[in-house]
Amino acid sequence: MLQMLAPHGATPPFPNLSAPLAEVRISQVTGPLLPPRTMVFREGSAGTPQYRVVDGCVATAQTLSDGRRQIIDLIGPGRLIGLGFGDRNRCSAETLGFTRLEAVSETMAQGERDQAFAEMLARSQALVMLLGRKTAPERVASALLDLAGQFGRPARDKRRGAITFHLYPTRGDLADWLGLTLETVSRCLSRLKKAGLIDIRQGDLVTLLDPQKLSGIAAGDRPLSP
Amino acid sequence: MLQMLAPHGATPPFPNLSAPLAEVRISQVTGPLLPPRTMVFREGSAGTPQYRVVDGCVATAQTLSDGRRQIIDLIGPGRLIGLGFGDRNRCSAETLGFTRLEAVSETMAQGERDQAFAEMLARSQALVMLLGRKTAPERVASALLDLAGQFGRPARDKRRGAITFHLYPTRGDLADWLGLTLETVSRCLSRLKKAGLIDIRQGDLVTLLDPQKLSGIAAGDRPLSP
DNA sequence: CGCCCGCTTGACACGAATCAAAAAGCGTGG
DNA sequence: CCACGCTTTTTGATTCGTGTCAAGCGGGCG
Repeated sequence: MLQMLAPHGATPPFPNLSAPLAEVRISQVTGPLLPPRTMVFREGSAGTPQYRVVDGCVATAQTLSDGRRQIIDLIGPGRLIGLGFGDRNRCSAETLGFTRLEAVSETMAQGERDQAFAEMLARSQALVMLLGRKTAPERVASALLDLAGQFGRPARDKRRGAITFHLYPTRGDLADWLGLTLETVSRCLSRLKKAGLIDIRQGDLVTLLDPQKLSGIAAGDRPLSP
Repeated sequence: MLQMLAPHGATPPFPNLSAPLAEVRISQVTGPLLPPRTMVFREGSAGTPQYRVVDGCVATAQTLSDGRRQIIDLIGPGRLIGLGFGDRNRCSAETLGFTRLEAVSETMAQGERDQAFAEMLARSQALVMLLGRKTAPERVASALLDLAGQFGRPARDKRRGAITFHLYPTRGDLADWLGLTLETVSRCLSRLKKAGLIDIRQGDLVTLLDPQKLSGIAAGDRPLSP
């Protein structure tokens, strides 16, 4: 039921919750800190555990038989994973950084469920538009804005509207999310840096210096200089 | 509220239902036959009318500011449109052939709603995988199988497993669904024809001659000869 | 310190887009 | 019934954006 696999198949992170009927007030139990690259559940596995991300980042993904991977969503604090996956998970879920999860009771209020479903659907459909019709720079700009919304510090930069956030996904993760290759993502980030729209320090601390212009690029209204 | 536009801006198809409070047992009223290319609702419009497709085909789509269009889903008999679009529609919906709709009451049983949501999510996520990681021939093969599932006649061909269905979307519609161009879709269909996997008669009657092999191509397990 | 892993950058290849034109449908009307 | 004009589809030639392959670079961690 609770099937979590540490990076290389170690012990489950919530061992005490594996016992049957241990779900009393389970929704308020806060789990331990999961290390990066922990499989929360695997594509095709039975059962649909549901969690809320308290802190950190989780990626849900599907994989084709020949290994091509597509990240379906990147999920930050406050959002749910495992909703609507049916009795067999259609996605695997993996932590991208140190992450704290919180089990969520299966019975939610109808309004809450609908809200959560509608949000997931909206995000999925936005990703469809991105993958179907946007160019590589547009995709990367869109991704950065999405991540800023999910992980952006409320404390903003001195510059007008600048936002800083911790970049959980690697270039490879971004590529698998955006339907690109690692190299193309890297090139687009370099171009955005050169254009003065973003800044990346210490490898994973991103600052959007001009979210306005970035939105223009993301929407296809404004080209990005080569 | 009910805002339907005939192909070139004629009278609304459900004129009698436009009156306020006329929604008594509305869920069991079957509307008239809508002609092809009827806008059922527009992206960004207020209100979220919900319908069930009784017969025919509806496409939900989003459009970028510069006109790039992405079809989010093609919807056949039995399925719902308008669910989870919030108070402002995120999609426009348009009929692709003569189509009969049935209004659906806003209050569905929780299980029914969840079921519908889960199906839409699953389809959207499958489209994400298709757009992010599949090649053009794989996309076209996947699309044909999907359409066969939605529109395939229960009466199957004499050949083992062959399925025939009416192809509602044009090449352009398929392109906008699959993140390709009209020409690429046409070329892929030609290659599938030449490979003996499908047959197209009268322009819009498609027969899948070997769904098995087609599935192999759709999943990326088997290449398609040039 | 030095290995290792993730990232960047460059050269080239390839798949799909674009541009262009011919062919095939299809309804209309003679 | 066939000729006509329009739309959609098919096919071809070429271009362009990403993918692929291959080195370097750099920072973190043992």
